[in-house]
Amino acid sequence: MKLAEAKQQFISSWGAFGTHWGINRTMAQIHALLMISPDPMTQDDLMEQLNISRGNVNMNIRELITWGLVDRVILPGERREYFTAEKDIWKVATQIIKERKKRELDPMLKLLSQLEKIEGDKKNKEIKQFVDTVSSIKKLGLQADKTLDIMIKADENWFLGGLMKLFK
Amino acid sequence: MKLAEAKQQFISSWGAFGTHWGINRTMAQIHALLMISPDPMTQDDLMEQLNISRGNVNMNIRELITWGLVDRVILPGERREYFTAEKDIWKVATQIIKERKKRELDPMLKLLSQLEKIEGDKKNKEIKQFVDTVSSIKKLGLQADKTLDIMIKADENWFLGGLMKLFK
DNA sequence: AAATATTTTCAAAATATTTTGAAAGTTCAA
DNA sequence: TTGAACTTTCAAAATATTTTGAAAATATTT
Repeated sequence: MKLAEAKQQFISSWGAFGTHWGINRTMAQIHALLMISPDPMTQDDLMEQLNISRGNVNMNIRELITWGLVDRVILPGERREYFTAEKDIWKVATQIIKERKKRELDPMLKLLSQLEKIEGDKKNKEIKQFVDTVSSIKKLGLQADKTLDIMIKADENWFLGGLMKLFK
Repeated sequence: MKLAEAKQQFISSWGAFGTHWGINRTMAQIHALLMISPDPMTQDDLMEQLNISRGNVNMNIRELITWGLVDRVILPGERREYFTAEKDIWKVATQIIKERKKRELDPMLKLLSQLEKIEGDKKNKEIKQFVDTVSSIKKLGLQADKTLDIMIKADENWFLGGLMKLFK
């Protein structure tokens, strides 16, 4: 397989996968292209290589920046803005985990805590099942929260090398 | 807060969260309702309580069954089918992990392996960045794959109790 | 086997999301 | 300050996804 074809496949698949984890297709494609590009790119480069409009590039780049996955770069002597993606995949992963935790897990835990405090007779079958479900989800969520915090703090080496030894 | 209101909140939030992890809003709402219901329910119960059409219930129930999150139940002496959700939240989590791994991670790893075998001079900057990116993603993916397999095999108690002790 | 109850299917409608592109906004060099 | 280069915005258009509901299929009872 040639580079050009492989690039296309990578970009298009990363786009498809992105939709499964909270990032839209185009955002993920831009991210993919920037990750495999050794040099920073302009909005025009992205428009051309991905065949998408200027507005689309602009919106999604901005979103990628708020996710902490892409950085604005000013090249000396250049007027236009350039963009570059974090190349260290471990940092990419922890960044995504961090964002999703903030956007999804944290609010969910907050809600579950409220729902646990429901009024009524705990002997009642309906109420019991509700409280049991909510609190077991909360318990699992808190656990996940802690585990993810540890992962976020850990460095790549520890995860890739050390964790697995613990796990046999 | 009263049960009825809490139920509504739980169902609507679970629906919203579902969309973030590969399950659509209605599917997640059906799942939520079945999880907090002590007794199995019919399609008509679901239609009524969630205000959705028969076809919608049917399609999403079927999908929940293929995800292994809901079971068909035949009550003795009853003609209609009833549905019930797995109540053990650890089993729910491992089931979801298992499915997503199969649908997302496994195909991604397969693709990345192919993309690594790209033709061309590894000294070339473009090619080097591409291969580096692809193989580091693959490395992380393989690691995640192993870790998830271990989680899937482990039982709840081990995860909730034991894992955290290892992690300090 | 006919009538009835229940489930499934799927094309069309409704809804939601994404994309476009032109206009408005900004920055910077002359 | 002007104007060219570049960036941002956002309403409308295009696309994609979800939902409906009535008809077809299937299962059960009489």
